[in-house]
Amino acid sequence: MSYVTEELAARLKAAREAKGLSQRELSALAGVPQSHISKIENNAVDLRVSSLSSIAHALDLELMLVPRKALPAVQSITRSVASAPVINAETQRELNRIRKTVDALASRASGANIENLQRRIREITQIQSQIDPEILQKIRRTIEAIESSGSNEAVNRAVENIRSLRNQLAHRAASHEKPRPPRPAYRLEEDQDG
Amino acid sequence: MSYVTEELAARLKAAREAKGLSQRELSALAGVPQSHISKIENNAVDLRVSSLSSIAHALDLELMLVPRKALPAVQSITRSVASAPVINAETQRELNRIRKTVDALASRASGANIENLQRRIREITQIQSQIDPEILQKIRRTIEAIESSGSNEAVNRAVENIRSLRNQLAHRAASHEKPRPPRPAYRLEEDQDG
DNA sequence: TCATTTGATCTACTTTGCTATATCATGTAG
DNA sequence: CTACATGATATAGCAAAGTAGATCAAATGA
Repeated sequence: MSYVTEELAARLKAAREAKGLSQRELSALAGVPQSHISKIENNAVDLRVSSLSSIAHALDLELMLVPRKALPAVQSITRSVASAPVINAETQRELNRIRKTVDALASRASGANIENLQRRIREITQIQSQIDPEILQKIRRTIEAIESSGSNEAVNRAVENIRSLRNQLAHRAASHEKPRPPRPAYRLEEDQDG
Repeated sequence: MSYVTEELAARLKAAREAKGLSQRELSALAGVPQSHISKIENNAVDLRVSSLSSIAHALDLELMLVPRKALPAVQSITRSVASAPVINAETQRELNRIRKTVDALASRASGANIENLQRRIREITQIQSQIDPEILQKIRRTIEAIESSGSNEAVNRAVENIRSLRNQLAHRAASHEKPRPPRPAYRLEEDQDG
């Protein structure tokens, strides 16, 4: 295929892997057959805008037409945002296991606290910084314990557990950051804290 | 069609008109039939990435996947670049006439000074600010005069003429600008002056 | 060792983008 | 009024995207 689609394919694949999704999972999210996603990532098709956009959307990416003049600035920004993809592969896998466990749990038992649990997990998944896999493992054990007990208490305990971890992560991420860029003249996202 | 393609279609059409190109002209540049461009702009097709990219390229646009987080910042930048599209329609048309006249001239007679002339015209076309149509009209008359005389002198006179106009425009554009944004922390384009 | 997951590949079929070409109504210039 | 440029449409045909579904080797997990 062409050079443009080659870059696109690479970016899609990278984004998917960064999110720790399998082709089949992405397939479900984007509504596109796994076989087709495979072809797309291997740059074997000249895909349509609708496909590209639905896949990109599932990966929290947005399709844009940016003026050539603005390219350097835009690239600089997207680079700064896309940085810190340096997440341990093992950590990534552990996060996926957790997510799946929770999803499985949610499919059987529902409730406000379970949704809470899911939300917390999602938060952590998005933090994308170095996390001690051991801690994650403990979290997972806790969640898995819920499946047998099925008690509300267990769920709430897990939620608290995760909430604490999230705070640890946020703190660690802040201290790990570079000594701050000279002056962040543009804002990367609207305030959207809950 | 979908919402995404709708936005794209609108942006493509806007970009084309901002450049003062007809669908047929763009068709030649992008290597896509005029009929197809029409359908695309009317959001009647779910076009392929290759088509989108070739058309975008012809319009000095680049296809990009932007992280959702970076969207506001990127949009802000592209907006600031794409601003000043407020060009008089009459002026636009006059600019097109000039460009065509020069191109026609170039197709018959070639030479260093004619290329110079073309370059100057291109410069002016890109300035995209309010220009007095009367001045442009004079320029065009000058260029048209070349067609009959065919003399080198006439070409050089036109080039000087246009060079002077370009400076006037640059000056006027500078004084028309807002009192400068606080601090341009990002650079919009590499230095590429010749 | 055995089961599951993953990504790649294949088949068969449908849909649709894309091309080439032409026509047409509507402006707009000369 | 005449001629030309513009954008929208139409026809016909080919190529390829897209779908559903299955298979398979390799990696991974239990």
